[in-house]
Amino acid sequence: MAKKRYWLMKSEADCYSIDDLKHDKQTCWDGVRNYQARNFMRDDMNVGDLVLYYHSNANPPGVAGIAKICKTAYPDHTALDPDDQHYDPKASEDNPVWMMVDVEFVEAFDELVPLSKLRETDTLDGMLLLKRGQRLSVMPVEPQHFKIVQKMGKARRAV
DNA sequence: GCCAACGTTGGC
DNA sequence: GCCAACGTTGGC
Repeated sequence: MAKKRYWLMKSEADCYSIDDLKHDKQTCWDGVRNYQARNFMRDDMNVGDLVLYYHSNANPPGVAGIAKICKTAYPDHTALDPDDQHYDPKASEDNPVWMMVDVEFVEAFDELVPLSKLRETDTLDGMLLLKRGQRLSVMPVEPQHFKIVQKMGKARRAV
């Protein structure tokens, strides 16, 4: 039994939001084209791991809800499709290069927990997301940080 | 729309 | 293997 891990995954809100995931119930997380992000998905993600669902390029940006990994990494076929936005000529059937996981909907916060709020929260000091200049779209989250953000989402829900 | 930060590419 | 140029991310 693998140890349970916690993650944060970014999605552009107007591209695929938590509400889209809620509607679809689950989705394949395709289009990741960063090696570090891919390695997290490929090497460290397990079924049942929980995910902070982050809306990037949103107004305001922030954590919109919770998702769960429901399938471990497998080749991202969109890299093989020349017509796809995420096509990568380096990828082939033999060497897919890029991987994706499947995630399923868990909950949508009634109100987004904005990035600005996370920055104001002392107990989240050191959270990878808050590091200046970081651009990773998939990153690990400390269990205690995950719980704090989850609680912030629930607190807002209660109001 | 701007721009800082970062990753990748490619010439040498 | 260095590093400048370029493209992308993502907050503001």
